[in-house]
Amino acid sequence: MDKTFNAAEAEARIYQAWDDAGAFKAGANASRSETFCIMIPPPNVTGALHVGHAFNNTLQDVLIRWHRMRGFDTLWQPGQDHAGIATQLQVEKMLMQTQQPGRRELGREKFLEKVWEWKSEYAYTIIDQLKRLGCSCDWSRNAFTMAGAPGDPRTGHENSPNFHDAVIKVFVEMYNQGYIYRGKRLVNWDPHFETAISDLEVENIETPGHMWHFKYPLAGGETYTYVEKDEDGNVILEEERDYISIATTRPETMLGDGAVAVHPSDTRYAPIVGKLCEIPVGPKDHRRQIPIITDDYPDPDFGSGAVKITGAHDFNDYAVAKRGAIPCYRLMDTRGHMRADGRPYADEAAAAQDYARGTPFTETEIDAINLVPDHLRGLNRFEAREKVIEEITAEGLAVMTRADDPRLGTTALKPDTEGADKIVPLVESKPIMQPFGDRSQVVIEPMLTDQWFVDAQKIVGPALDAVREGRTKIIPEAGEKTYYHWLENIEPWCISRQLWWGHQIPVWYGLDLSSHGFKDDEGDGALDLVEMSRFLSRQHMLIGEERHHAAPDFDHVKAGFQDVLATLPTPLNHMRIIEVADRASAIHEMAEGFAEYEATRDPTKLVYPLWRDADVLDTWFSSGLWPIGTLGWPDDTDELKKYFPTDVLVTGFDILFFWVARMMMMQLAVVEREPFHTVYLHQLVRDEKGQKMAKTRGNVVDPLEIVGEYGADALRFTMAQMAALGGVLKLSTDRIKGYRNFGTKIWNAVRFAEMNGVYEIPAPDGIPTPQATVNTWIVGEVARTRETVDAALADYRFNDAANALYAFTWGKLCDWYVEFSKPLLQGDDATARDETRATMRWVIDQTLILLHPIMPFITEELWQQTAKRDGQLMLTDWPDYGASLIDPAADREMNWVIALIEEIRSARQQMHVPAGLHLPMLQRTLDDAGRTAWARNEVMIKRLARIESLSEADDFPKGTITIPVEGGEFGLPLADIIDVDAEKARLQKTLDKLAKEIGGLQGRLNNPKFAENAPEEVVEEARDNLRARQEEEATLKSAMQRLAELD
RNA sequence: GGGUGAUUAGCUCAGUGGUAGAGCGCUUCGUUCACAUCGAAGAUGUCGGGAGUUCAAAUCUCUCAUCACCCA
Repeated sequence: MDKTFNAAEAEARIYQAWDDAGAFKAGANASRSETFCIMIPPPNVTGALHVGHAFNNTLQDVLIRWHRMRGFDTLWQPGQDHAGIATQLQVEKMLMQTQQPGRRELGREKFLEKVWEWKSEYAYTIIDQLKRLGCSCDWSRNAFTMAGAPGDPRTGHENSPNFHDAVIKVFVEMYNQGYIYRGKRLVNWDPHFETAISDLEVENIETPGHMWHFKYPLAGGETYTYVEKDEDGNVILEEERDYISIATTRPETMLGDGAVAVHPSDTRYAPIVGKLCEIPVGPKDHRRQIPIITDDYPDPDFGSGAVKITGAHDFNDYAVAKRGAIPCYRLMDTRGHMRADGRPYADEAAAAQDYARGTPFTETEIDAINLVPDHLRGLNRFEAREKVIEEITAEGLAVMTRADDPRLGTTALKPDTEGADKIVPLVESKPIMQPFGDRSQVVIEPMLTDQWFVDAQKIVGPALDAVREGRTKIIPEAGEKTYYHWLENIEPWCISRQLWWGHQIPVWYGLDLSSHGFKDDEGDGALDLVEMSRFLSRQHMLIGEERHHAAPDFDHVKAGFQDVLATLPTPLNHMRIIEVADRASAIHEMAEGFAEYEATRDPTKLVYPLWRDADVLDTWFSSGLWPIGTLGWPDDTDELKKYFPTDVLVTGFDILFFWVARMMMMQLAVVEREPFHTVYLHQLVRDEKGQKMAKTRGNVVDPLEIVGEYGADALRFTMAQMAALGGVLKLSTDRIKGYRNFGTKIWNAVRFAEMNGVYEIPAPDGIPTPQATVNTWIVGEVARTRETVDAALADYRFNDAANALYAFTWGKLCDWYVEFSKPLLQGDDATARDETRATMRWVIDQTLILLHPIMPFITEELWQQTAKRDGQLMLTDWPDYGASLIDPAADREMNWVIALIEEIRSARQQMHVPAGLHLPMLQRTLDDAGRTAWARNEVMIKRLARIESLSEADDFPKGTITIPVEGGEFGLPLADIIDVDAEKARLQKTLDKLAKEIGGLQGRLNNPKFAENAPEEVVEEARDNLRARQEEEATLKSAMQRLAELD
């Protein structure tokens, strides 16, 4: 054998051998009926393996390999997520770099072809990387969240169930059950990609910002007495005002204000609540007036205590607007530019003013109004902000202050410096939290748009109950609290995205011809031009007032539109339903049809066009179906029957809401079962200083580099060892190196065994029952370790499992058993030699088995290299022996031997005895157990402690070093070389320690309440402990006395 | 502002009521006989501060401080 394991050479070869043997396949090594199934959290097709994946997948693989070896019918289901926005971005980048036509130039269909091509080429990257880690997924089942969608060439996910059909089916069903609706709500809008994005894709980052203070004049020149008091109620300011002052970080949104809100308890503004004030921007002649209302949202202590309410562009304001029925005016277009559509500002402002005065309105009508003044239209939001500030300040409506006002923040001048008394606009410079798109890096705009939503409140109940009632357990427990908190306050889930790559929403729209008072003027059942043109009038066909139905495809959706047609007169009620590209084409086609009918009176010319929603579904909607979708639902497949519900989900804390909670809700809504019984949540993997890994920080650790340098096993062991429940994960290369060394240690223990003929004898049949205490002892230690490892893994305490294996393998097997075995293996007693060979062979095999889930490569290699085996270690059965193999007498004896050796070694080193020198040793008192233990292990003790001989003595000669052991006392006569002071110091140190322990124990035992209240075994243990400590103390004290005689 | 968690050896972290452990690092010694990716020995802690419950607290409760994350 080589001196070390060559991971770089072996790993790929071993992985291939597993694959060739079909070891990854679902059900490999199954010997019992229980199943064990884990769904991989599907990595993005755009993804490359980072340490988070490495950690996450190592834990899954440990669980999977452990169960597979235990005979469970095991499936680790792999697959990938189509990652809408990330993939679309990646492909667009590729098109640009290769100087191909861009997305819009190509058009939707051609672009999607490019995406599929790209996916076929690059999606395998991360799968190959997971293989390098050793992940034992059933790759033949690799699934894809877009499998089966139009254009799917089926490369890389050849056997994936048809995910597309499953997603569409669920959408249609939830739509028909009323769980999905279309609505106008505020969403996170990415102006760069021009799509709604999820909360997860928004990063709130603290950035330097400003807060401006402006005056909103009261309508009609009204005034009130503004009174400000300090904490004790003393008046500190009293003045007449004709305005209310507000503070804002986003002045450009003032154009869309619907109200000014103050807290109901705020006495400063009580006199003017219910009155109107004027928005101080826009053409003077058309200033809009808005009401001053009360709401709990404004914080009286923050800014002026008054908040402007812009419902269409701020999440808090939106909530206030909803509560107070305040109109939400949208100011921007999809690119984040000020709107340029609609009528001239004067007309729009007048319309808005009517609504403010009480004219009833609908959301659609409000949305059609463009309140951007003509000269600001088309500007981007930041340019518009500058203009608005400029104009208000020029008009004298900015709140002013001295240049040394500390509220100005970083721009404030120092008091009493030159210019400190200058009056300047109050613009606070301070950090503000701003939302950024994590991919676009532009400021996210809260935007009121038409989107599809899942009415999460309607389906959240079962998901909450499942965890509350323990059918699904979230560990660590803190995750459950977070889960409840989020689900109990759940908001509608926006599932539409304005992208091309994804599952296109299976909804078709048709113009609503029935809802706006069709009138057959003549009552003749026939249509004339006047009547028909009314259908097409723009006022009656506002965007957002279409009829819609969902169905898996166009043919199935037609029937739904009978509800529109049936209300119409002949021949309109027999219009032919056709599919067109979009709304504009629909109006055009319908008008054409009318015109042809008018000319020909041929009713077959009349068409009713439908167009499909252009948007796609949020990626999380499809990954929400991951557990059933990957198993072939809606088909009642064998896999679905067998493996669903699955067992454990291992995933990051950060996607508890986005993915875990949604899988719970969706699986419960669709198949009415919890998708898994346990959710294991872990933290983000950080660098060794605890910082998030980020390219910009330059602290990203590439797991593949680690695999290359230290081997996959070292990385895996490190990951397992870090995985304390709920712990912070800090990855340090020193640790990885340490576990690489651990691998070498095992390797060399096996190498030792091989060199000593352990594999030359036939494999022992079953568990060995040896004669030599040391062999009996190590068998017990193996059993103990197996129990510890199983208990730890059953509780998802991967760190305990890893540490127990490390402590056994290095601390017991290598440090002691291998050393103890040397005299036996190399001695003359053939029986003892063969027994030891057989025992060691068994012990090492067991060690390899127990280590295999965490370190699969090196253990498999050792398994194969040492002997001819029936099969691979990966598919070897896991043992189930336990504490009955522990022989307490052997345990006691070996612990006595180890303690003696350690005592001797310690004394030798501290007395500076040359390391190679073999010493004679004396024995003064020793009980029977001690004598037996000595007799049986004499050779080992002498060898490991470098003792030449042992002789009995009634008294130790002067200058003897005392070695106390349980039941007796040994001595090393070192008169020639003894350093009396050093020995005194050594003894004194031990005595001090003993005195402290004895003091504590006596203190407890002397307290009568201790004996009364503490459990019997605790009291007993304390007594035994005290007795042993006192015995040792006595021995050492007499040794001290003898030492004193030397002086 | 709200929520959750953390604070233990020089560093990174375990430790669910019985007087504290691991790995790394550090100091000293040691290479023919599995392994220097090694062995042997050693030093290192008022378990963040304070109060309480208990016979007994790193562990349970309260409080303060600091830090981290999530949500606003």
